Amino acid sequence: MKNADVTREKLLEAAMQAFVVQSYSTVSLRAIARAAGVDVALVSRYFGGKLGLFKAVLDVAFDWPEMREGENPVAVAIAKYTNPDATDDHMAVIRLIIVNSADPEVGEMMRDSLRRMLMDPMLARMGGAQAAPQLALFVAATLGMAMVRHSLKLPGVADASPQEYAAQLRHMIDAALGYGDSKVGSSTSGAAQT
Amino acid sequence: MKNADVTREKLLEAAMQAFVVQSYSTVSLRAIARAAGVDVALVSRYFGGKLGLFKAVLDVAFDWPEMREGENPVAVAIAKYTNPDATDDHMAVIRLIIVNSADPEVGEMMRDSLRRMLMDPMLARMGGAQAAPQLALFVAATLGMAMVRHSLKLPGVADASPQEYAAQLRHMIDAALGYGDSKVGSSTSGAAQT
DNA sequence: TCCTTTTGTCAACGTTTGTTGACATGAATA
DNA sequence: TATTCATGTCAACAAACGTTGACAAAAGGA
Repeated sequence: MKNADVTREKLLEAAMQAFVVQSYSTVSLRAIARAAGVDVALVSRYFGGKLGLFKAVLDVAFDWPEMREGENPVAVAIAKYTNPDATDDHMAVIRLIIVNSADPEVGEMMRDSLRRMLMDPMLARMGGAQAAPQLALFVAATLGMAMVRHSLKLPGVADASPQEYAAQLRHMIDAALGYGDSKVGSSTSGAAQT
Repeated sequence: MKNADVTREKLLEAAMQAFVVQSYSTVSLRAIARAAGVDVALVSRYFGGKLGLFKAVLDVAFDWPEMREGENPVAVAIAKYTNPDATDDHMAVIRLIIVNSADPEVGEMMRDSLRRMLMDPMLARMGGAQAAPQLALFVAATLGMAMVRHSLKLPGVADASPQEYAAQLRHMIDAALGYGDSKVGSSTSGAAQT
């Protein structure tokens, strides 16, 4: 059976799984092709090269359908990352950022995509004078917690149950969204809903 | 002039600066040697190879003299990272971790060193039933904030003054160290001092 | 069935990587 | 001064990388 769309999809999926674990520069095209069960040369044919494949992965991971609807993206993000049943798929954006943000070839491009496709729209819908630092602290909490749990594997967080971890993450997010407010101890939904 | 110690030091310094910006696998030995003004072959002579050079960098960065004295290491870490006058040198450990934790060649080794040389001693001196998650959340806050400020450069944190940033970081650290406590709104020094 | 287009396979290319060994040059000792 | 050891220089190596072009095989239309 020959089907270009299937091949493209297999490559894209293998690339997604790879770029979420290792950075762009350290992952070889041959390894991705092997995981996809496809010849290396087809990457150049279908994606124009390694960089094109990475951009395609970025487009998929950074495109949040929830962003186009009426909901508050920050509330969506909170629900997403504090969900105890979060799949690997949900963690894709976070792990992509953690792993690739220091990459010499695609780091800057990826950071720009992050700002343009996710941060700016979120910021636009947030109110209050402290919106910018609050959103940034929210990102810091989400990234930091994911790093400690999945990468560094520190005891107390790495060995926590999904429910425990959700509580820990929510605790830090609450602190982030409460930054600069006169009130003390704001709730999760308090600063997130429209 | 020929002096092996000077050469070793120049290589070590260039390597430190390099591995703090790019991951182990993406930095070439030739680039480090060029920055040090030294021939590439001398890396193998003085450090036994690329891996030996990286381990030497790790030994320097992860060796905190404050850890051997009587002070509480967590309090030391807090003072270090909330200091508005923090030098690049102070940030070395954090940036090393952020940049290299996903590296396929040295990631696991570096994470082990982190746990053994810094986390375990800190944990041993912390009291309370929630010490492990509190320390892990502290690390998450510190790493996440550094990432947002220096790597992702998100507005609200990246453009903050050193004093503002110190306040933001302290806010998140307070939340981390207050996790699981019945009290609400603990102060920085409250959970950190002996 | 014949022809054209799409899709997959394979080998080769030019670079860059870390490492090694031979050789030259400096400093130190007798 | 002559010898010895430490230090620095240089060229070459095998391996792995992304990319390309020629060719084979399958699929679709006439």
